[in-house]
Amino acid sequence: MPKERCFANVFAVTCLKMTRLFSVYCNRLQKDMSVSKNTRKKSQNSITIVDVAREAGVSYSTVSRVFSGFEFVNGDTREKVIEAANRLGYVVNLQARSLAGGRSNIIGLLAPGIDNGYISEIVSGIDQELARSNYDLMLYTTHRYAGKEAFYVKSIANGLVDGLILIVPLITANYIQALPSQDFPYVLIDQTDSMPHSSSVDATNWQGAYDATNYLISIGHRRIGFITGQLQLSSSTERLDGYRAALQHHHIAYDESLVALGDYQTKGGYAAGQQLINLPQRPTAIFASNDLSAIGAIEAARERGLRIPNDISFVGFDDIPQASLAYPKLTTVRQPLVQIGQVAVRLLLEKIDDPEKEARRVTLSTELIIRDSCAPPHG
Amino acid sequence: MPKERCFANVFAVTCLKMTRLFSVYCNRLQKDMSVSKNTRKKSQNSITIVDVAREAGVSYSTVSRVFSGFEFVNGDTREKVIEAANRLGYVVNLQARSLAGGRSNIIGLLAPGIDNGYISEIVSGIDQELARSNYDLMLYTTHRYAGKEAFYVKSIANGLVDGLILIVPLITANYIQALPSQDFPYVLIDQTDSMPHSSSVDATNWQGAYDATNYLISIGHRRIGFITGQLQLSSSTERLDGYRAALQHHHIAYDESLVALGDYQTKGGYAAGQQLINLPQRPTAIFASNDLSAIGAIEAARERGLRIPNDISFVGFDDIPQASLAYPKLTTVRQPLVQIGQVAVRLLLEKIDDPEKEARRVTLSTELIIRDSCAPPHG
DNA sequence: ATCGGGTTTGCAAACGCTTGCAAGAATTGA
DNA sequence: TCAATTCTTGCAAGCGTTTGCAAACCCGAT
Repeated sequence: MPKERCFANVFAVTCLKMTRLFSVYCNRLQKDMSVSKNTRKKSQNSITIVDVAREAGVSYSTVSRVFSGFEFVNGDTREKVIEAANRLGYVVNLQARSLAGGRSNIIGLLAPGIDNGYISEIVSGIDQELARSNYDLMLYTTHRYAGKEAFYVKSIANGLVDGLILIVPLITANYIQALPSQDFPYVLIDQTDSMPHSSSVDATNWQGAYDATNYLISIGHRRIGFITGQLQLSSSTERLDGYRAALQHHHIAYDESLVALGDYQTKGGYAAGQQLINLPQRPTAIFASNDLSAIGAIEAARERGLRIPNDISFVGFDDIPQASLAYPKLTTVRQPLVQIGQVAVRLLLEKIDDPEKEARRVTLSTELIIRDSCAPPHG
Repeated sequence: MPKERCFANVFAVTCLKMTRLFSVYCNRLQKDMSVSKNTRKKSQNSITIVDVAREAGVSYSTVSRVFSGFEFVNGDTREKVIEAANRLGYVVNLQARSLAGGRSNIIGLLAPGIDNGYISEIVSGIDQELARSNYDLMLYTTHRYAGKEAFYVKSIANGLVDGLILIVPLITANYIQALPSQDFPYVLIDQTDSMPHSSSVDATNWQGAYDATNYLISIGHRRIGFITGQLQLSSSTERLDGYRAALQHHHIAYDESLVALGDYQTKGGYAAGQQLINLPQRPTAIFASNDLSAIGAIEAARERGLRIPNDISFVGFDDIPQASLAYPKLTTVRQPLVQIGQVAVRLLLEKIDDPEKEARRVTLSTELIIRDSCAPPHG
């Protein structure tokens, strides 16, 4: 009997191996594609608290305490442990820690993508602040998960990260609802619509747009075109409102034909720019809802043979790095992007440290940066 | 004796307390900064395989098998399990999985920062390819860890990630040596110097520079300035070599004064540009080692009152998004950045699937993109 | 029916760490 | 000096998975 079983088993295993390759393709569930001589064991040589404990001559719980918190540990013991750890090159295993209930010291960032000056500036801020607090960053891009937000967020928030930062979430509610618990820490940046109990960070969009428009008016413009962002975003409508308010304040009639739909992208700005420039009575200045749109619109103007700013002026919004690299250097409304990222992290860490903490909304102020893309109309 | 010991201890403890705040900063080991009334418990309501197992009426190992591998599972059982999992909203806990020896399905990306068109394009490529393979991304920025690479990498690679991609690592060896095991999977992008047994991805730097220089010569330029990158990077010296080779090929003497040191940044490019422009015999064209430098140099030229391309021509390298947004649109050598990212991921996943796999080096080809920043010298 | 083979399933032991509990040590106050 | 405290330390029980091993099962062939 033993002998037969052996044979059986050997055969079974062989079969198993042979059919694995095939079953990989058949199986509809997400799974591990590995087949071959993959050594499943994680590197053996990894040093654990047990090793450190042995080296230091204490129990492993003591080692854990030294590394994970402020529990009482005798100074000498602590020294001994740290020394032993250094000697051995010990590094905590984050998975184990967070499995066991501790923190992972990782926060998740959910963004549409980072190939965009606006977002990468914010990410820089986040990164800086995180580094200061000994946290790491997990980057999740959303663009291709339309419709699966719930599942997506669930798997993100399921253990791995201590908190989440959402940048420009188009369908905020979908995300929020998927969070594993009522008070899972998260912060919104540039949210769609103000969620009542959410922490969030944004900038004075209305005021910024008002200032920019006001500036154009002050140097003599009366026909001022406006290029919107994606209108689902509240930043976008706020900017539009600011623009209208400034016009109204100066008793300039609001002319709907001067408002062109954009999408916060260069292409959309280009199209909107064309539309405005081709107007029978062309505007003398165009205020775009963000720098990318402005750059697109400028291109449209240039193609039409217009000189900037002599023939037509432009103002952008955001002050992404490209704004000052563009030619002519773009006059724009600066959002403190890096700072926005930093503040978001601070709010988030606050909330992680104390889940009871009330949600807060922080609005940072914008600033008009005057560069070379504006001039009074017609000489 | 006891008494002395007491004193000693009291003193030790006091010292300890007083120095804690300080030690937080000093301590090289990462630790949890939290103090307060932090409820350490993770959300209770999380669904585990055990719940799914109960719901489906099978054992938890079966559930595990359904979600993690190709072990034999009866079709019906599988269905039942999946259904139960969906009903309950089960999501695998990555920490537990990877602790238990499975994969984390996370790869780490080590980059100097992402606030830079070059890198964020590559990251986009990485992201795309990773999404396709069901992997997630952990982002580590390096700039502030000078001198601690070893510790840093160790903590990264210790369990959490299945593999690592290093972008432009200035001190590659330091990183590589810190990897937890001889064959921990990693891929280099744009490495410093070719590490013998490393997988890496790069572009035809030499050829690209040769082509660009050749192009300038072909439209009539003879005095061609060159702005270098950081010379530690092999990409940088390769480009310089390509430039020299093209000159030589056309029997143009290499003039050291026409080579200015840059650093791949706009500022450095600006300074180098000034230096070249102020030369007693000004070059009629400048080839910058990357687009950012070119943009900086263009600014320097413009400040000097030169018209581009009429008075002086410029060529860049990389073709980052800004290159086509700049004015005039920059003629440049395109690197397939997105593709570089994608290939890196593919190499990495290959290696993860089969650690025995030989390291490979992939070199993608560059392409000269002619736009508006070049013209024949002097009309 | 019964047997032998492969196929499914379940059990239990990790993985490395945190933390409640309790015992031991040191300190304090009387 | 002794009890009452306050510190320290160790033990052991998880955390949610994976996976080797072994028992149970199913099926066709005898």
